[in-house]
Amino acid sequence: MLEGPQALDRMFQALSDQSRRGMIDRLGRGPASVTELAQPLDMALPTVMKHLQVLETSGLVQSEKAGRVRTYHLRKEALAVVERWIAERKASWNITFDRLDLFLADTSTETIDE
Amino acid sequence: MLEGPQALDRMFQALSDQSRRGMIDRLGRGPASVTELAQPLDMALPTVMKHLQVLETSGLVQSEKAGRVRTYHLRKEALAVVERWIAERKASWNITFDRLDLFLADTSTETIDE
DNA sequence: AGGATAGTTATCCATTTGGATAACTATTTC
DNA sequence: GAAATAGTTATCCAAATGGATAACTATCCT
Repeated sequence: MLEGPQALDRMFQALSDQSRRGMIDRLGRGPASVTELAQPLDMALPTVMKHLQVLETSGLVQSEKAGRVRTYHLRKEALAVVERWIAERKASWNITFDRLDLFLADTSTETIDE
Repeated sequence: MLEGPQALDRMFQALSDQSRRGMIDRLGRGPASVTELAQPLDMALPTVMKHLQVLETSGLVQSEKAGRVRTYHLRKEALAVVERWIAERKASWNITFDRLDLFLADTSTETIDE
């Protein structure tokens, strides 16, 4: 997985796009072809493919080609890298998961005007 | 916080840079001025400021200016947005936190050559 | 007041990113 | 074998990103 800072860079980068997160959610319900992944996305196919390449490079997703169909599936474990990063920070700051959730409930209505 | 997809976009984007994650770690140990944040970073000041703007726009960080010093501090709760996103996915996929950690332990030595 | 300190603004620049089209290759399918 | 299907490659383009320098403003400090 090429651990190290760049792995996190690419992982967070991959997650920073709504369309890509959408693809992740779709793949969470099972493997899918390029066309299937593209279908809800109002985007040209080559554009979809670029997103898929970003996801695959990050390690979040993997694909194999059979005949003319390339099938993508999620590498669910990959998200653990991010989870671990967050867990480490939360541990070193002194926030418990529970307190964090409580705080979140209180502040979830805050707004940054933009 | 301008919830919605774009909030996550900006959050993940903010986290996708090593220098910015370094600033977050520094701020985890307490508030700091622009110069203090810049000091370990081998980067021109204006560049550091851009990173800080990205962090502040994402909501991960906040700053106030007193005299000529602008002091940044972490908004630790902000990371909960990301945590929640991950937690939701893990819940809908059927991975338990424990299994995920175990899997991670097994696969942490994998490498993508690059 | 004058110098040092802390940050800010304005540009500039190369690279990356997210999008598109056009044209092409490989498989099925009829 | 011809047409439809699935994906790929090659370009192109505008905007965003990550970096720099130069020049400036606003506070301290003596």
